Amino acid sequence: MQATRIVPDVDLPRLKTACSSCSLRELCLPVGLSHEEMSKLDSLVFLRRPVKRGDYLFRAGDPFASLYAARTGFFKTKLLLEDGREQVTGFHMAGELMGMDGIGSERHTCDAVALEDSEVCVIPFDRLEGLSREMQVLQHHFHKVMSREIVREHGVMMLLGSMRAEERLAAFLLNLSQRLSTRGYSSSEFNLRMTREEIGSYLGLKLETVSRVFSRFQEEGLIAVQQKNIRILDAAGLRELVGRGAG
Amino acid sequence: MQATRIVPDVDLPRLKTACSSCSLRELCLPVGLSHEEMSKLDSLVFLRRPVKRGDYLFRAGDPFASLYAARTGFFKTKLLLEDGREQVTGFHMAGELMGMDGIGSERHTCDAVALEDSEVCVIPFDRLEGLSREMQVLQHHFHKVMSREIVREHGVMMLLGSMRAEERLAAFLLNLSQRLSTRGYSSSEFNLRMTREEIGSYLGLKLETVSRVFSRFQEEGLIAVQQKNIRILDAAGLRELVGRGAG
DNA sequence: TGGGGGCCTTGACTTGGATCAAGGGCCGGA
DNA sequence: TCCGGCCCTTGATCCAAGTCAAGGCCCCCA
Repeated sequence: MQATRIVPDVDLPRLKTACSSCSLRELCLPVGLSHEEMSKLDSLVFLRRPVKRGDYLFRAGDPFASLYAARTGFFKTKLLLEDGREQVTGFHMAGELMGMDGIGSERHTCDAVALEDSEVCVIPFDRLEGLSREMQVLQHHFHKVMSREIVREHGVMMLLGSMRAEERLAAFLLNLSQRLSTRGYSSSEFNLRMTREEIGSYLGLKLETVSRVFSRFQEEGLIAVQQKNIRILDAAGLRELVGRGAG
Repeated sequence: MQATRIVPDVDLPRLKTACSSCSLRELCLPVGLSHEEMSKLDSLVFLRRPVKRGDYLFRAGDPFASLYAARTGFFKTKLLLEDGREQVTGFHMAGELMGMDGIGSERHTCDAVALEDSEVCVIPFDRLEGLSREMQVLQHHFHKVMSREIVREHGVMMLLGSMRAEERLAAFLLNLSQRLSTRGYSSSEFNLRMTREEIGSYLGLKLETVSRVFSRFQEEGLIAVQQKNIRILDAAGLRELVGRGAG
């Protein structure tokens, strides 16, 4: 297992993040802020931190101090059971916040691992709370972000508790596709950043099942798969598959 | 399906809630507040609202305006798929907050149903945000409550994604037992408020499976079941069962 | 106090996905 | 450019949980 990397020895001033000039500002924390408010946000020292592929952004048990916003790259968060079983609890891409699980207990409760070389903005949580007390818009937006995380997890509970393997995979692909297109990428062709095993862990399936269902989707003309490369050929067909029960 | 009940025709002054004198204050929102701060909380008109067994506290799609703290009684929250499949996303007892799913989209995203005659405190969300801006302790505590909801859901994802039926049931019983004992009830004997079907929906199992696993636990001397009445005879045995994998 | 309906239990059988196993492709480092 | 390791695919078999079915319990209401 690899060690957590801390901010390495690079020229620090360049690492300061300006939310106001960030291309992700419409996806991330500053949504809906005026220019004036945005520059207030800039006044905080939100550091950036690079995280190499395979490195941990934080680990379960680490003291909680900051939230992290993915700037570039791709992460998974996961829980570990004592017996070694692993549950992936989410995949996170640019503009998405990680670490909210740590607020309640002052310690992180899951691991966050970069699935490719990535960069995050470090958001000291006490400062975020301080600014939230001054800026209603920021406060409300942060509450929305947490709420949406709860809603996302409800959706995963629905997947895991009530859906069949094909529905889970279809929902997963549609979700990825939608989030990529929000970020300006193609919604119909992309490269998976995670392995079949990680997808399976997230969806409560074994890697062989993930592989088989991908193959079946391909036979049915819904997608084209080649290793990590996915092309969605029939999004409507996938959508129809989800929530249609066993039928 | 039954209609949502609104505050009925009872004498209103008595319905005002004083957090400072509430027996649940150590479980609910006012945790950690000084007397002074607590009385600030009291100054808000947090109404109480009775909810009869089977009635909806809120429904998916309802406009979001308030959070609800269970004062007495027992609730489930659930999601409905178009095809009728239902996923129970949580069970909620005294002191627990419901409705946080609605903040993100300004609409509730799940249904909350009383499983017995209950009473909730209505917490207008804009006022809660207003007070949070004035009271750091309240702000921080509210963030902790939301964070813990996220962590709880991670736990459910672990259950649903990685555990076998016996482990799920054992974890479920231990969790209920722990929450009841926090509230001053027996941790070893209690009456389930929900049906086998609702337990199954929460745990991603069919009601027959829930019933069979209860019977098996009984044969093994872990619990005594008689319909809704549960006695935990060997909590350590149940604990051992969880997270021990297939072994 | 007797009847009906919801809920629970149990048995027999089925099945979707897990497990076990073998082989192939791709990529990064020597 | 060749090797080794990781990841992916596919086939054969197994099994935990689902499905279908029958009957019993309990409680509420007439």
